[in-house]
Amino acid sequence: MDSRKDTPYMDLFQIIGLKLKKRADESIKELGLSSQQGKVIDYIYENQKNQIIQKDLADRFHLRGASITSMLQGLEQKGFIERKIPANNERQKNIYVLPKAVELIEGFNDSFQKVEDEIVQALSDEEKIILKKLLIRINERI
Amino acid sequence: MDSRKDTPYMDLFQIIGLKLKKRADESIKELGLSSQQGKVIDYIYENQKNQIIQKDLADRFHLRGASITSMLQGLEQKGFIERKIPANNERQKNIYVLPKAVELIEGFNDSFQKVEDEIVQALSDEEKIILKKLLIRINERI
DNA sequence: GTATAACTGTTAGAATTCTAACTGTCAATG
DNA sequence: CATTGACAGTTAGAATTCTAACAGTTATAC
Repeated sequence: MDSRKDTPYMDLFQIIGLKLKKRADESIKELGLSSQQGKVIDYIYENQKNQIIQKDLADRFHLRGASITSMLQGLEQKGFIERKIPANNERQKNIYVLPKAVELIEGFNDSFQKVEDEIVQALSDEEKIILKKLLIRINERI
Repeated sequence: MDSRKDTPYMDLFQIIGLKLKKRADESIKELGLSSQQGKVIDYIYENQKNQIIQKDLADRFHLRGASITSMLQGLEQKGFIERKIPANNERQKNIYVLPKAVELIEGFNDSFQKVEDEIVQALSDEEKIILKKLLIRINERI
């Protein structure tokens, strides 16, 4: 009857996203990192051979350039990463993980995997496939 | 082959949630409110007859008590809501929306509805039903 | 070739949320 | 009823992200 104020999909995505973030943060808190920092370190590790720059991280994580600057300054100060200006383009900075970060990656990926497993725990194999397809389609369209 | 670092569901929920938040924020920016503030005002409006208190908002929106205090102080200063200590329990504060906020509710609910429609635009009726069922189940289990 | 535009990253300052410690009030237990 | 614990809300200070303005570098267009 009141079609005017019903946004169940938006609300569910918002709440599930928030809960997942809190769970992931909790699961790697002992390492002194946030889940976002862990995700970023892992992404750098997996892609550093392709000469990734800060803009790539901003695109992948849907953050502003200024936020990436701030996050990487923190990670650099703590000795997890380093940034080098490449010879062919002085505007850019290539990002690399340092050994101190590499040591942690396997650990927090295990933690993230546990959170991931919790999400789909209540779903059948068929439902998992359907859900992933729908999520991918929604993500492409918005 | 590398089962160790694959968290597509967590990543998709995170990214979709972030995109939705940005779209909703954008859609009501002209009113000088964030989407979170709009959602909270709407929730207060729909529930104020039931004597809701700050703790109810913290539970509904998965925020800490301190965050609710901060948000409501802002909304009160701007004249959108008022808080009254009920006679029967001086620990609590009942929350009510003021006319200045009521005027805006219909407008931002329309905006939120547009974002909602975008989410499911690419889905068939059957897919919408399936998605909602899966999201509700996931939300209940995590 | 030079002027202009686009690109990449940084800074300053605001907004939002968090944790931890705290105040005051109510409930439960002896 | 007095103590003790639970509850509701607040404060202070930290963390993260944002916008807007900016600097320097590279690409484009006359």
